[in-house]
Amino acid sequence: MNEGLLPTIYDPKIVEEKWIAVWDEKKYSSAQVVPGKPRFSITIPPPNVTGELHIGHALQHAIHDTLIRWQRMQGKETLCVPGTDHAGIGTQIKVEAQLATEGLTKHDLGRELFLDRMWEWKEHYGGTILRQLRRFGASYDWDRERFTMDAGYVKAVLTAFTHLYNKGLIYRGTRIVNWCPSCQTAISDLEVDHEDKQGNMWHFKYPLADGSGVIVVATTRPETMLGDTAVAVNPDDERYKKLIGKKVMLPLMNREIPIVGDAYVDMTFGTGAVKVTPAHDPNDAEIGMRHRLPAPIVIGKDGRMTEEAGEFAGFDRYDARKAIVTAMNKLNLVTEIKEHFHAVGQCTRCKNTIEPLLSEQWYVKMEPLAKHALDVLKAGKIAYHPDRFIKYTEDWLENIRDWCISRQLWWGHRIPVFTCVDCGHEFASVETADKCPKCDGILQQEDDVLDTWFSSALWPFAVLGWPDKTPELDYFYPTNIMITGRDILYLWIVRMIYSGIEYLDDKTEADKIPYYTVYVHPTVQNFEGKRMSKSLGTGIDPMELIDKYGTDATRFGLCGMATATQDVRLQETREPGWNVAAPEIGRAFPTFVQGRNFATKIWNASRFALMNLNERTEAKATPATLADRWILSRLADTVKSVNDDLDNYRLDQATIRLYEFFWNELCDWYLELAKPAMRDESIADATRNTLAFVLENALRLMHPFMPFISEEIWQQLPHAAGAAESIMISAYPMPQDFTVDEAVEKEMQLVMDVIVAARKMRAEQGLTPGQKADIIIAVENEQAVKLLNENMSAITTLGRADKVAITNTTDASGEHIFWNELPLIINITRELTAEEKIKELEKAKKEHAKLASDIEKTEARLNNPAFAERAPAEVVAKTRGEIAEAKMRQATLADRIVALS
RNA sequence: GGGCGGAUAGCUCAGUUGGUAGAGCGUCUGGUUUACACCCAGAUGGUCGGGGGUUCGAGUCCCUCUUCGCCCACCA
Repeated sequence: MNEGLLPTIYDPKIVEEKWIAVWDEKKYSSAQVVPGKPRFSITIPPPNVTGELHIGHALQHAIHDTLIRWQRMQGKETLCVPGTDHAGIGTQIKVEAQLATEGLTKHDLGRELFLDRMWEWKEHYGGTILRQLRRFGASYDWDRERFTMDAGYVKAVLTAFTHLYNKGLIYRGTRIVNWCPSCQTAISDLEVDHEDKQGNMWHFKYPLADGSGVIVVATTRPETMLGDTAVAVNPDDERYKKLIGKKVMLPLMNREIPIVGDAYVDMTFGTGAVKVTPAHDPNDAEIGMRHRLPAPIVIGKDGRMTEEAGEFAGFDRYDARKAIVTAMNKLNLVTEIKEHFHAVGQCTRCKNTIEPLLSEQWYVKMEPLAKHALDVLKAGKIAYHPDRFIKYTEDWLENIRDWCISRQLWWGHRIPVFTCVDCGHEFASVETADKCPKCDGILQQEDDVLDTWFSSALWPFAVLGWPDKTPELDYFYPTNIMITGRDILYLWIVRMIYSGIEYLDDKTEADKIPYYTVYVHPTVQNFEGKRMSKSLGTGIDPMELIDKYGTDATRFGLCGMATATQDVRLQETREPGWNVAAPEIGRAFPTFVQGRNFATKIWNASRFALMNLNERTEAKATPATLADRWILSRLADTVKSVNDDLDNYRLDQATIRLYEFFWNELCDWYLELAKPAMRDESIADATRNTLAFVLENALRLMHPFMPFISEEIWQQLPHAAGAAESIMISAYPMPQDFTVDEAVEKEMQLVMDVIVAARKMRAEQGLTPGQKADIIIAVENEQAVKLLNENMSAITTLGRADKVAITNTTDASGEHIFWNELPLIINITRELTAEEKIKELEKAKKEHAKLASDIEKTEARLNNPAFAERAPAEVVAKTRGEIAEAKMRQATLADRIVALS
């Protein structure tokens, strides 16, 4: 007995800490360039430096690491590159907030000192999420950790920018951008959330300049009227077409502006007359261009009214709105105020309302780049799971607009465009230039930095060394798979695709893409179906889960959530002690409870096995009994399904299969049968070997999902000669090394069915486990009799009987089972009390009636001539068999009813 | 306004090429079987959102409606 090998209680914390340290020291997760060797590579989506692990990350990394470990165990050179993203706006907001507590603004420090503060902050707080990932067991190559602003990465970004600039794909343009007055920067269309909000629609009278009347315009943003430079009507609008060419006197500003005809105007909406503010509305800007209208900017970048706003200069935009409505009212120019529900753009980062604003920004011409991505997607070069996201991506690419890449921030990659103060020469350069190459004049670099996504778009190849020609780039690129949530499919995933194709000129056409596969995992929602949000208190800290349930349990639960189609709600239950004020106390998560229970089960089963193995035991398949052969066959089946499921990114199915195998097959049946077998000297050693073999394989099979517990136990088990020193670098069980034996499974099925039937009879008749009752099996088939006799000890032990009698009585009563379509009737020896007889009778009658109706329905189907004609023969035969079985059951029940009456 | 996804047992979800539905949790019954009560044995529980169609046969394919969620879209 080796009772001391595993402690009685599984303590995840101790085990996890121990193995993280060992694996780290041994550098099992470091990958080398080994030309010719099959490899598997992934880059993680770099979380923001400001980030902390949330449940979505946890799901994503559970998937990541499971796939990584699975591939590594298949002997591939396996690389997973971790890293973080500088996250321009988000990080700058944090540091500015920190400065504010000291009463400082970034302008007090100036650009250079401010950036020093940013770096300090990054060094201090930026590593949180990666530390959390290590604790999560992520077997990434920590020596290759990257940051989107480290030296090499900067070079990549500048090279990419310069390349596009020189190719004419980057230009400067003055147009309406999404301006965030709070973040003080332009943002791209993808960084604006549109949310329907309750607002008002004001109808304003604009008097005609010639005093001949008024024209009524509708607006949701009165403050913009100060910048109006026209009123537009539809040229086909009978009400207004005669006014085109006339002028109106813009109230409050006392400026004459023209009435123009423009087909954009929808005659049926509002009043049919639109006030045109070219500097503050994208549509108005276009009308303005068509009619060569001036575009005065009345709302400034700080969200306050500018000098152009006349008497309202200096007002906050919302104060101005109120003041203008009041002023218009005084002039009797407001005809109507209606409540109006409409989409308002808000900044993804800070949730403030976006102000459309005319300003000069840098843009990337997207058409040629989008075409790169469209070509490979349409050609099916990149597999998506689920594949509907291909079309989703294509639709976006086909309607793409140019990408505003300049941000008015300091934290980020400064745009490497230099302009000569003397001769005006402008150029982009990777190296910082100090003199004008044309006239030696003084140069000025752009102040703006690049959109964070411009740099993340280079991630898969930049982290492998691009633009340098590195062995890593040769060997690990393209990466094998990108695992992502669907929220960044446009922002990031597709941008990496066209970027790879645009920049990687050393690769063959087929190998320019950044990955062969995109796996889109579900979104985790809270128990109410809402998105997890920390600020709303609905978020769940994965670290809390790890503390409570253990990392393996958490990972197992998360993998079980990785379904193919739908988003998953994280079920939540409330334990005693829960209250509204502190909802995080006393809440429990059944998904992870299941994982924890499974871990405990694995622990205890292994503890039991280790107690029973001895020094002669080898992890070798040496089957002596039917049960031995059966569990080996079930192992083979499990190996195949788990590998298939992983191949198809169905981690949920894989976890279910592992769970069922380990718990329902290995523990519930095999271990129970192994107990008596290990007491029988003639087969004890064979059983021990088989048990060790199956357990050892099962642990390897589950290691990618539950790395810690599998390693801890595995280390205690006997291994085959030449085994690796860690389960992490052992071979993954593969289908070709195992054989499913269907005949054995069929035989075992009989034994199990008999035992289950006997247990059922016992339970129904109220026997406690301590009370013995002999089993009577009525069967006529010789083969079955032989099998039952061979497995008599299993049946007596698990069926809790002293002995088993096999008869060929045809009129026996009891529980029916069918084996190879032959009936067996199982019963136990026990006289029922009068009361029990009544209960039994009722039950028998009920079941008899149910069978009668089933038989009737099935016969009706069978008697339909079309069924016999058109259905496949085996289906017809199966249906006949069903009827036959039901009738036999019914006949026995009829006998029983008579006997009980 | 357009597109996509979901609606299956009380809850959270599976359901492979159409052959009368599964898991976990919950509920109920019985258990000190020396690995495990984070356990064991057994049971209960579903007209697969509504309607129509194709088919011998539909949770599964087609149409339609209801409803929830997500994405895209310039309606002042």
